This record gives sequence, structure tokens and C-alpha cells, in this order.
Amino acid sequence: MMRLSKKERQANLLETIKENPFITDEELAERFGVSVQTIRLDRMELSIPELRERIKNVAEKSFEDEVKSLPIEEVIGEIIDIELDESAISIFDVKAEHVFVRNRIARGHHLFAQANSLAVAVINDDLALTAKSTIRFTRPVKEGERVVAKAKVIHIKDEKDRTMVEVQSFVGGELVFRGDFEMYRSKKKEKDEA
Amino acid sequence: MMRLSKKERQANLLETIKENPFITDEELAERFGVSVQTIRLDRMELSIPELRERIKNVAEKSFEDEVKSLPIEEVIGEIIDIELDESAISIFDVKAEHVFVRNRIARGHHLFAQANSLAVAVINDDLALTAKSTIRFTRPVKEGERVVAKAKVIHIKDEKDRTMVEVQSFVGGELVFRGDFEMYRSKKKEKDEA
DNA sequence: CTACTGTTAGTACCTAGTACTAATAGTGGA
DNA sequence: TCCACTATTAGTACTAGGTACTAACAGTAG
Repeated sequence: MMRLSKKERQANLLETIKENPFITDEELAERFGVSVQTIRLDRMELSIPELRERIKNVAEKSFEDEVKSLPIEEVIGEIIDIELDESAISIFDVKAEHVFVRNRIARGHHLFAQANSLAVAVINDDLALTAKSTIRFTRPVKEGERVVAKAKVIHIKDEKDRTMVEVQSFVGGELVFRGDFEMYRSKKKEKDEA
Repeated sequence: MMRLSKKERQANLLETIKENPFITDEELAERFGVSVQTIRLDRMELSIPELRERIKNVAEKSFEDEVKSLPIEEVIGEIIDIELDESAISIFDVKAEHVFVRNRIARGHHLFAQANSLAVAVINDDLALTAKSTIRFTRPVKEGERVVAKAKVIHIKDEKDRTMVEVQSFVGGELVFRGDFEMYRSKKKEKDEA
């Protein structure tokens, strides 16, 4: 194979490093059949940082993301008001990652996740679990819209370890989702719990 | 402040590096008021790799995750069999990030997401949306278990733009979830679509 | 008094570079 | 044909952030 021209080599270099930032100058030199110095001149001209800097950049980026993604875990959406065993409200902003690519409509399970999370959170019990649920998507939600979910504990059957939670989700006053959640709980509601 | 004992220092060192893997031995030595050599002996004893290795590990981990997390987007769970407008099967492995910390039980919305995704996928229509759904969690699913979801298109009302999909999810033959999904679709089922 | 632990100092060496100088090969134009 | 210029290569001094090793010393316990 003929050795590439400078232009071709540099274009190729950009690609190669983007694909695998963990490659050393020596490995690159071997791959392109040129000297290490040539690779270094190329990196200079293209403003590509050295291996250690590249690795550090990748690591720092992921480190930030990790910190940000942790609090998302526990509850989908942000709880802005809660009264245990009574009611709760959360908001959820629909972003690009929540919608179908084709039509920019939010996937149902995200709206469900917000409502389900809220139903779990409003129950004053460490071991609340969803047992049954009936839901209805009344209007498609689009990317960029803010969904406000309101949960109401509508009935606590004293005989059984179940609680009903009704959740209604709105976009600007318009109902987009409603769900009735029948929740398991390990203990009955009590006034004076720690 | 008194200088810490070896034990305290080493425990503290682990914490410090875990919190900020980008710290050099020199900075650590300064922070603990000991020599760089002492820090290096500590790292030896605790098997903590050097700065560059630590950074590389963070970078490599995130690089893998990035590649892996992209395809998760479209469908929750992995579709292993599908016959459009007839039936479909997907599997979903319950990992640490899907469960409640307290009891290792999978959050309901992940099981719902798997079933809902499958219901959307089985419909032979670009614009399938969930309209209504009734679900039941029949047995808690624990971390490490593999959930197999089976979707069946049970009825297509010819007059309306609706399709019913029944999804049952199993862990080792045992039913853990079932849901009936009423799906919107933009066009009726046809035999000879591209 | 001795043995042992903990700490520090110092040296040689390593990787993957930067920054710089100098030499060489090949090409195009006057 | 010679000169100028580009591209490439070689080599040196230096850097950060280490590893691996040897040696010295202080304090404590038996």
C-alpha cells in the first residue's frame, strides 16, 4: 500500500484518535508507516492533545456525568411537594432521550415511571411496592414539555396491606396521563412513626 | 491537628482517592502531612494504582458504558423473537441500577418499560402509541433475575385504530407481571406492507 | 539492649510525552 | 542546473508522575 499523503494521513489521524483515544504516538507511527516525530508534528498542526490529556478528558467527562446521573436513580422526576400518606407532586421535563425519534412523542414508560415513582414515594412505608395499576395516556406528550404529576392517596383499606394512589399528570393544565395504583405496604398507616 | 496514625491515614487515603481519583501523590503527601514515599508505601499496601492508571480506569469504564448505553434507548430489554402484528419476546436482566437499594426488588417501572416497549415494537406501525393499560405485578423480581416478556397481539378491531396487546413476563417459568395494552396505531393491519 | 515498625531520603529507571535543532529527500520553478 | 521550499526524520535536553530498590533514622515494646 502506498503511503498516504500528508492531508490524507492527518484526516485519518483525526478519525483514528477519535475512535480510540487510548492510542500512543508510537502505535500511530507504526500504523501510518511514518516516524513518531511526524505523528507529533501532525498532532501539533491539528491541535490534538497528548495521550494522557486525552484519557484525562474522557475520565473527567464521565466523572461529571456519574455524579449527575446518581440522583436520578431513586425517583423519576423531581418531587416538589410531598405529604406522606396524603399527596405529592413531581415535575418531569421531557428531553430528547425520552421521545421516539420518529415523532418526538414521549415514550409511555417514562410517564408511567414518573407516576409510579411518585406513588411509591407518597406511601409512608419503606417497603411500598406496586401491585396493580390501570393507566391511560390521554394526550401525547412532546419533547420539551414539562409534565406535572399529582398523586393523591385516596383510600387506605385498614384490613389489608394495600393502599390506593391516584395519579394525574398534566402539561400546562391539560390532562395527559392518569393512573390508579394499588400499592402493597408492609405496615398500616400510623400517626406516630419515627 | 495531630498527625493521623497509619491506620487512620490509610483509611482516609482510600476515601480521598475514591472521591477524587485525579489527585497526585505529592498533593496527598501535603494533605496528610507526610512524605511522598509514605504515601507510596500506603498505596502499595492498599493496592491502589498510580494516578495515571486510575484515570485510565475511569476513562475506559466510561468508554465501554458509552458504547453499551446507546442501544438501550429504543427498546428496554433485548428482543429475541418478533413476528409483527402477532407476537414478540424480549429478555431483560435485572441489575443493581434497576432495584430499590433497601430490598433489592426491581422497581415496577422497569418491568412496565420492558412490556410497554415490546407492545410498541410488536405493532407493525411507525406511529404506535400506548393508549391505555392495566397491569399487575404478581411477584417481586429481585436483582440478578432474568425477565422474559412475551407479547401477544390478541385482537385487532377493524373499525377503529386500536390494537390490544397482552404481555406476560416470567422469571424461570413463574409469572411476575402481566399487562394488557390498548395501542393506538395510525393505519390498519395490512398483509403486503414494505 | 535489641528487634521491629514506621517514616523519610535518595538513586536509577520508566513511559509518553514537549520543545527544540539539525539533517536529509524530493519537488517545482527561474 | 541550482535554489527554495515542504515533508520527514533523527537526536538531544527536559518534564511529570510515577516504580523499584537501598539505606538511614526515630520511637517503642519486650
